[in-house]
This record gives sequence, structure tokens and C-alpha cells, in this order.
Amino acid sequence: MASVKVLLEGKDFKLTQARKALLDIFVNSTKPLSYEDIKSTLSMDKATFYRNITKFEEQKIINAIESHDKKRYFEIKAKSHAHFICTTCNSVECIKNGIYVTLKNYTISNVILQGICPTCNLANDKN
Amino acid sequence: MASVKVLLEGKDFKLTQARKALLDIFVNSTKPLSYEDIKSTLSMDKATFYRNITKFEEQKIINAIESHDKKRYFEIKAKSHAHFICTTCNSVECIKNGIYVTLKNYTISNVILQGICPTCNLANDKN
DNA sequence: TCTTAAATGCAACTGAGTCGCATCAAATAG
DNA sequence: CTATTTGATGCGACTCAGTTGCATTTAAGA
Ligand SMILES: [Mn+2]
Ligand SMILES: [Mn+2]
Ligand SMILES: [Zn+2]
Ligand SMILES: [Zn+2]
Repeated sequence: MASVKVLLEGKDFKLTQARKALLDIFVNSTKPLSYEDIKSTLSMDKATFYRNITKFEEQKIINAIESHDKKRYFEIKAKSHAHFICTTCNSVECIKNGIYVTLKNYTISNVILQGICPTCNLANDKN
Repeated sequence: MASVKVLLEGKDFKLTQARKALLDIFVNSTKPLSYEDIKSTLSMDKATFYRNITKFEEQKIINAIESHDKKRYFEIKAKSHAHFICTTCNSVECIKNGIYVTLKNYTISNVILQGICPTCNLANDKN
């Protein structure tokens, strides 16, 4: 888990309270988060949130995943890995057990799996 | 390529002009299409378009892919296959050369690959 | 042909994300 | 430590894909 300080070294932008608080949340999360997910724990205007996310993406500090619920989910950029999106509960999970896909002439930068997560699968079995 | 007639057999809804025209477009497309893609070739209100798409999804005639451009792309439901979304030109392609991904305890219904398509890769190389 | 339930078009709405602008606060020079 | 500057913030207005309510039309079938 990278520290906020290390992430910001040598980046050319101001170290504001908002940015430190934002990165702190992402550094301590095990899964990608949307603005919706964190707006209550973070008093920050959504314009500021999204502008900072854009900066972080430019600086390759943060990564975005588009879910099927029309929201974007963000995470600290780490070793490339796939993501699973549950179409029942909308959760987004990191899948770090090596899934590699290649395709001739294509450059693949992201693999997204959609389906039903273990929790929702279990809940379904009970009915 | 399934015919429109076959697709509609035994489905419990009215066979309107709009629905026939809509399915005709999808049956003759090699790639998923958005409302944006077809609105000029089809004189149909967008409310009607989306309501019919919803019906078709319920009847398992049509399949949706959410792109990263915040639009939904639709195709006739066929044998399950992966999709490639180009983050440069936003095109959505069907990948029918068997890509299979499984994950213990998860039900995977869709595989989406994001990256750069051959066309955009070539264009990039020239610069 | 008549009846009726479902489908359509239109306009108003929703909700995630963006933008312009006035104000504020990091960074840095004095 | 204070003053200046420039980028960051908050707010409200806006965008745009998709949705909804409602009055009108049309497919189906009696
Ligand atoms: Mn991840
Ligand atoms: Mn396809
Ligand atoms: Zn789930
Ligand atoms: Zn492309």
C-alpha cells in the first residue's frame, strides 16, 4: 500500500488539504470507489473531486473503471489487473489472480468482467 | 444471421413498424450500435427506441454493452462472446475468437476488453 | 368494423459529470 | 514573517444519455 507522500513526490501541483484527504481514502480502500461512495465522508464539492481525479489520472496516480451503472470508479494505480463488476449489487472488485488476455494487433489496457459476485450468488441460491 | 421473423416468434408483444425497423438494423449490423449511431437512419423517438430496447432485453433478443463513453451499445443476442472497446475512437467490436474467463464462485456473463484497436494503433505508429 | 390494451411522440425530467467565475489558499519571493 | 502570484476551491448553471407521464395512435382479435 503506497503512502500518500510517496504518490505525490515530484508531481507538479499544489499539495492541498482536499488532495491529501482524497488520496488518503483511496490509499486505504481495497476496492475502487465512486464519488457517490465517498461524498458523505469527504466534505468536498463534486467539481473539486472530479477536477482532482482528472489531475491524478494525468499524473498516472489514479485509474478509472467505468461500471455498468453509469458511474466511474477510481483506485490508486497499481500493477495492472482485471476488475469484476456485479450486475446485481453494482460492486466493483479488483481481481488480482492473474487473468491475462491478449489479442493480435490490439493493445489491451483493461479487462472488465461482468456477472454475479459470490455474495449475490449465495443470496440467489437461498431463494 | 437470425431473421427478424424468427427472433419475434412466440414473444408476447405487438409487431409494430418501429420494432420491425429497429430489429432489421441490428440484424444487419456486424457490431453493437448506440441510439446515436442509428437515430438518423431511423425516424423514431428516443423514448420509443429505449422502451423497445428494454422490451427486447427482457425477451433476451437483445444484449447491451456499456462503453466507457457513457453510452450503451446494443446487439442481437448470439453465442456469448467478448467485446473490445477502443478508448481512442470509441468503437465497440465483437471478439468471437474464443476468449473464455472463469473465476471460482463468480458467474461471468460478459467480458469487456478496453484498449486501442488495430486502426488506432496504426494511426498512432505513423506519428 | 369495433373495442381495447399496448405502443408511440412529445415534453419535462433525472443524475453523473463538466464548466465559468468569483473567492481562497499553497507556494515562493522579498 | 508578510506580500504577491497562481493554481485550487465552491457554487450554480449547464450538458447529455437515458427515463417518465400523459395524451394520442395503432395492432390484434372479437
Ligand atoms: Mn483494481
Ligand atoms: Mn457482440
Ligand atoms: Zn453482487
Ligand atoms: Zn480505435
